[in-house]
Amino acid sequence: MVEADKELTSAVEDYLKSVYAIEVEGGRATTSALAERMSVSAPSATAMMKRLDELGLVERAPYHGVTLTKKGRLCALEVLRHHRLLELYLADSLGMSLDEVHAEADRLEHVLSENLEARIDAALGYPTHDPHGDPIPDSSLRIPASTSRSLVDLDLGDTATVARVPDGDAALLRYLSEIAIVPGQELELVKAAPFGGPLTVRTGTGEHAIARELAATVGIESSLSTDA
Amino acid sequence: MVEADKELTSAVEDYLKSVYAIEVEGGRATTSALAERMSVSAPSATAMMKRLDELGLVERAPYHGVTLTKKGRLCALEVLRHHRLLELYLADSLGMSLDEVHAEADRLEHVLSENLEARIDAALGYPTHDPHGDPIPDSSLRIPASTSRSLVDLDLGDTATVARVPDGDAALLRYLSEIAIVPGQELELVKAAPFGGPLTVRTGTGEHAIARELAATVGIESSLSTDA
DNA sequence: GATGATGTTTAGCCACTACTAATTCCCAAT
DNA sequence: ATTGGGAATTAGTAGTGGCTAAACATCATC
Repeated sequence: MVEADKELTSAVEDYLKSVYAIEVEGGRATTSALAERMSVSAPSATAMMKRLDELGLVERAPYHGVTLTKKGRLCALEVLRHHRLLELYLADSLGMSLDEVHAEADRLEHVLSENLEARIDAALGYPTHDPHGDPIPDSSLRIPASTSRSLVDLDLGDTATVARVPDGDAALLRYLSEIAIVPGQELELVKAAPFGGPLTVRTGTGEHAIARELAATVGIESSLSTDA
Repeated sequence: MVEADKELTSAVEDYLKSVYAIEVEGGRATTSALAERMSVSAPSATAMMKRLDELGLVERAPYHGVTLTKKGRLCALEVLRHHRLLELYLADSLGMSLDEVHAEADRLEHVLSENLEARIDAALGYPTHDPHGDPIPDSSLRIPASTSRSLVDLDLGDTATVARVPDGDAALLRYLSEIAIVPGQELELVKAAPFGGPLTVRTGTGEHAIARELAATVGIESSLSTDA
């Protein structure tokens, strides 16, 4: 804690988000992985990782990628909290659709004051999950464990409730919304093609075949209580 | 219309706001006026005015200041619309106080999509004035004429309704709120010290003497109809 | 009409964030 | 143990937006 917390630029925050996301997915945050995710060239990613290292936000091993420091992880979680609170607020309070909220939140997240963050949090009743089903870090930046089961874990005939859909791809989210695969909706696995083929699910809008890789990104929880 | 509308940076938008504000106040947008208002050095202001000129946003006469082009005025009005819609939304829908909304809106205004702007506009019922009483440009960027009478135009014993308070100075707004000089409140002029001295007004919280220069920035309208 | 105060611009600099081209490193395969 | 290919880094450049110091216009005053 030698230095006071300086304001981070939007670019720094965006890179931190990417490093965090890669770590959560279990990968090592390499230059190429970062560059890919941020849609920048490899040298740009290298330069930024040097800066993050100097800022004490990551631990950098040249040629071997970076890992978040405690400080870096907290900054990433703060931005993630902003992002997910905003997504939920835009969806619930302003009626934006699932596929629109991500891009908007991506810009707003960097200019949200702590004051406004707290007001939004309160207005939403201190929510724990965003509209895609992803967990929202609380005000102490603790984050609930996310659902571990996905659509591919269902057996034929099983029913479940959608708990999470992947964020960030607007076209994909529009498609999933069309076929009623959105958090809270019930569905049933009715067919599973062999050899890694598509899964067919029955939703409120009928039966739909979706690729197995896509199904793996759809989180579910058991439809335990249909009753109150 | 040679070039497509490129995205303007936040800095460009901020300078446009300042040029607009200076023009509305009837002044010429000189380098020093801009530098003062933006809290930057004179050379920084000169450099930016060159850029705005190249972008076709202002007409620049070296050593004599700039004037907004039609395109520049529309950009300024667009940002102003964002700013004032946000101020009203933050105050009305999220309970922020009059002195807090300006700083927050100053950051959010640059990252508001047209989609979100429209949703906020609708949620507020297509308002015409922000919480400080300043007019909000409509979706075609037409702006209602603002109140022309101020507190200094009152005669002794007159009552009026506060229509506008100056935006941007949080400490001043906290003070005005304390003494109940906020848009919508009634007041009466009870004393006017000679030789440009302070005016004393009776508000909901008692009698308060305020400097004549401050009084000149408080817009009023006649309290015509106290009845329904 | 010359002059000097004031305001404006130029010159040269720095930080941030991106890029391409060229180089260097690492590791796996021979 | 060497080598080749892919990944990462360095080198050099560009645009944005800020700064100080120095040079230059403008205009009111004499």
